[in-house]
Amino acid sequence: MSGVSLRINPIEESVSLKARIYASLKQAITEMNIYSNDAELRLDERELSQKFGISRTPLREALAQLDQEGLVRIVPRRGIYIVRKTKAEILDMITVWAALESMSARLATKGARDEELAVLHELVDQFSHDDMARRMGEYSDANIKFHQAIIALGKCPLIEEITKGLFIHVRAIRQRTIFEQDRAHRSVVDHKEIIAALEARDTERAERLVREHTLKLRDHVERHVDLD
Amino acid sequence: MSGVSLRINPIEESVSLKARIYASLKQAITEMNIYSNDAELRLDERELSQKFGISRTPLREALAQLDQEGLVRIVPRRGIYIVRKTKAEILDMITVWAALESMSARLATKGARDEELAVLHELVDQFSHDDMARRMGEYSDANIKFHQAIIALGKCPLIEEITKGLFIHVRAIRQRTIFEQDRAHRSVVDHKEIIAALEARDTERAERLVREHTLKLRDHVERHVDLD
DNA sequence: CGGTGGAATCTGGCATGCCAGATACCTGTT
DNA sequence: AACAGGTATCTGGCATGCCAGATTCCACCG
Repeated sequence: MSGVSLRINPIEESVSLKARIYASLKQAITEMNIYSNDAELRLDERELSQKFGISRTPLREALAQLDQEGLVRIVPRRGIYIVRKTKAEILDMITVWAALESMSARLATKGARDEELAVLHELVDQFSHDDMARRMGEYSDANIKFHQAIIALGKCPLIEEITKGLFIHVRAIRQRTIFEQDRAHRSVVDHKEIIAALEARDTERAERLVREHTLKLRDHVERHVDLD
Repeated sequence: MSGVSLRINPIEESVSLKARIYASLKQAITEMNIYSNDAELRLDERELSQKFGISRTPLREALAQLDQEGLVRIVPRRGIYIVRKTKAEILDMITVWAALESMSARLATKGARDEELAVLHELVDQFSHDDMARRMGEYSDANIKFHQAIIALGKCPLIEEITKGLFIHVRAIRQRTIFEQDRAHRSVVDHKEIIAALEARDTERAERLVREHTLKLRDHVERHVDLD
């Protein structure tokens, strides 16, 4: 046998137009600051299909999927609108998030190995220093990654899938969330306690800490974020 | 002003074909025993469109929605298949259900009025007698209604929506779940304890009881139900 | 000047037809 | 009889065009 194996190229798996349009639109909507006052929230089927250079059929299928997912709303004979979530809906999402992430923490205390838990340190320890004020943006990203990491450690694919959908919407209002330095500090403290509970395999405590931490965010949004 | 107001009939809001096809297919698939060995799991776009008397376009949109929802799987140039959930997926669903229902119980201890909690009694007390053996079928229905009632009392629409999607799949394997009389008895005992905790406004206990009760079902399915 | 009627236009819903990938079947060769 | 090659056929993806509900705008009338 030759030492040089045939390098098969990953066969250009021709993804359907629908799937590509869907991904493109989803990213565009997600990255758009829809809570800005001058945001254009109306979409036009024909205009978009021309912009993408395709017909309306696959575009419509992509839009229908976004509609079901709650990112846009298709109103018959009226138009297609990017949805702004109401405050109540955002709060509900955070509640679901709390329920699922705390369950993930519970599962992680039982099913994750020590090496796996170690990745959490990397996402928190870099912010132990007092340069946090200058790095609020980075912290915001690391914050989300920390929570996603806990969910991943629960090793329940369905929970990962559901929360991924929630993060999209919650991220959208993150820009409106005023991250006071004080809050960030307390957040880091919370995170360290959570890691400690996970490593100690203290199931009940890990669940409780995660739940309370997320519900704290819920309260914060409820009191200090103004939507609608 | 006249004391007799004009009684406007709710204008027959013509629902789109897509929506009607979707509902029809969903019900058909849900009610079908897809875990039977001789179940026909393949669908044909053209055949269905003829059977419904419509064109393929709205049918395709309905199928795409069912695909996203996980009820069917569309494979390009191969066919459309009704999906059988794997055992692992069913277990994951029950896990998510446990997380969300226990959160609902937590919320219910804080946000539900006493009169609202009272409805739970009706769903359980009728099975206190010892004629349960003959009424396993009814019990199975009342069981699901009990859990849905708790979720409703949590008053979080998003949780209701997510769990409604889960129930569809979990119900499908209910037929394969052997409800031994013993299990049903213990289930009723659990339910009564849950009601008591809710009425006592004991948040932590209510959450724990609901979670443990549902995870008990998870263990039962894991050990005694054979899929795949 | 205000209000009404209607026509032009905009928008999503749906039907129809063609296309390419994939499969199944059939035929001819060895 | 076994296999290779090609062809008919099946299936979902996509383009195109028409339709009806809804809106907008303007002319006409009181």
